[in-house]
Amino acid sequence: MDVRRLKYFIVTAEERSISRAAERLHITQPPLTRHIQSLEEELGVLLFTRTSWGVELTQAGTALLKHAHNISAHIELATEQIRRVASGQAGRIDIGVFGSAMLNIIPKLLSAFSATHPDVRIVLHNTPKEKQINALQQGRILGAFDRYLPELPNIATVRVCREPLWVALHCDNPLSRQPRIGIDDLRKEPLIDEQDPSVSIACRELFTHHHFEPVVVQKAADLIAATIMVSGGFGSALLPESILNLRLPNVIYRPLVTDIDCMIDLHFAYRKDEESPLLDELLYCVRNYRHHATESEVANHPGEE
Amino acid sequence: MDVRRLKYFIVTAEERSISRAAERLHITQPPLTRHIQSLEEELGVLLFTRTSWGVELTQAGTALLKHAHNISAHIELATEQIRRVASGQAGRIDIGVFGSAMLNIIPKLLSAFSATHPDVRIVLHNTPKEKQINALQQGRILGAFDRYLPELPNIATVRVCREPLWVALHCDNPLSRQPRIGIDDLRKEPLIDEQDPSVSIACRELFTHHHFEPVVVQKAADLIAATIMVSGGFGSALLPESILNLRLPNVIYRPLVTDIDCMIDLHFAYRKDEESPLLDELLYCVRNYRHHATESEVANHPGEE
DNA sequence: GTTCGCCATACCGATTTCGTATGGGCGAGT
DNA sequence: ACTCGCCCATACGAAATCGGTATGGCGAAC
Repeated sequence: MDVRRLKYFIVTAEERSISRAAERLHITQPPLTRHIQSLEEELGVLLFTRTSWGVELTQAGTALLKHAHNISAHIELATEQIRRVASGQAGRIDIGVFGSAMLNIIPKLLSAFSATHPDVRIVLHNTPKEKQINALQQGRILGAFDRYLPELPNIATVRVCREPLWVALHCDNPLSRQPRIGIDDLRKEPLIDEQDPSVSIACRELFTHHHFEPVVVQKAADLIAATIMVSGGFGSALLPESILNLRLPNVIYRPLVTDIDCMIDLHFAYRKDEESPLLDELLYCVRNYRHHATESEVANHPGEE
Repeated sequence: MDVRRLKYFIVTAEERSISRAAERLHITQPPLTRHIQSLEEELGVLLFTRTSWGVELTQAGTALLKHAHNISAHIELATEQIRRVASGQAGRIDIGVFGSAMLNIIPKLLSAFSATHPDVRIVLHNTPKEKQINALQQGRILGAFDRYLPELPNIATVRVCREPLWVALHCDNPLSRQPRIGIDDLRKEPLIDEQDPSVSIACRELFTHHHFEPVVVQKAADLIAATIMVSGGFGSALLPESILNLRLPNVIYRPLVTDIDCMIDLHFAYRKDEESPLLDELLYCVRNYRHHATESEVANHPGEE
């Protein structure tokens, strides 16, 4: 059963005449006659009764006509959707994220992507970093957002944004009275470090540059855990600016002023050999993204005026 | 887009290998490779990624696979239904009935037909007899049940059943005390005739045979109207046995005993040139129908013991 | 009775489709 | 490292299919 024959049949049924249908289909009458015949033969059913003025649908033909419209429409819909999937306008996209990346641009970036790609389903995989690299290399996810990533031969990265460091302070801490924190203010301050190297590597550089050893009182699993500890009064923490999106009781954020340029990066990682058009679409979206949001985040923070 | 190609695609996707799929499809590998290629070309989309151990669906291929199953199933369902329609196992059947025929075997016959042909929709057209003959000749109905039909060149009839005559009496009529009525009991009896010739022709023969002119006090449109008049006390009426199915207050039915064989027939009429398989099915059902029901109807009639 | 329109058939060239044979690429096993 | 096996892709000839023109049969209309 060829769909072309089905369309020939539909036109013939509409015209109630093989000759006129052939005209509409831009072919001559004999081939169309044979198409109808072979369709009838294939189904083992008479579809038309031949009259002196043309043809007329039998009951079986009427039944076929109803289905033919549906089937034809169904196929066209399917081809349309497949083309959309192939061009990256529809489908499913699996993305890994880790901890604090969720506080950053992820929601904005992905909702921007969703707006231009409404038929793409985005599935986030919020798992530990090692698992994510595995998943990425095995193709279980298409890409991942992470702050720090080791160099890997088949993985490429693009920087999504850079953020300055802020200090999270408990409200009882006298430093929270200052509008901004200098690096020397932290010399005796009990600090909360995080296990993930994303921020701590940057901090370590900073401290060695200013020649002092920080007083680390806790180790947190990720940035969010670190902030919760600040809220509990265990100490202060150095965090990227996007932490302002996380509001916790008794926590006050203050910008960190440093001599050297000390910024925290967020990267998007993907396989170099991946050919999915969805990746192209997503990369295009990532590259064109500007991290405008920070200003409003700062403005909305109650501790800042 | 050929459906055969769609099935080839489905098998290939299931086997994740063109070679194995070709084996399952009883063709060799190169044609199948080309089928996949031309399908991809037709859609303008890569459906499989070729690996060293076989092929793997792309996202577009996965999307097609979902639709392919539906489309294939849809087509098979359609062909199945079309074959059923063509063989008279499904479809629609338009039948004309007239007045009292509805009291007779119609419900039983048609429900018997429905039981063996559950997918045939039966549409009854309860219209005056002249309109029915028109509708029958113009093909708007497939057949008609009527008691009396004029001879027409292109119309064939089969007798569905024969019924004896009964007399409908008002309960106050002294004749209703008798278990049965003789023809001579009706000589002075006021009678209700019906306009439709179905019964009255038979009655007229009966009366001429017994040499008397009946006392006709009313003319009813059909048998049901005649019975209603009996119920109203306007007189008595001669009616076919199936009228026992119609229960009206104050009406008592008694069998009519005659010298000559006087039976009322019910016919099924159809076009001689009609080729619909549904007609064949219906005719088969009509011919095999035995009018067993009358005995139980008589037994259930309260006036009889 | 003639003509006209329609469907069906016959036949022919172009295209497509299937088969066999073969080449290239990758992984496994020796 | 090399061979072998397996897979997909391609080349090419035979068969089938599809589209065209020419023509015949049939019924309706004039």
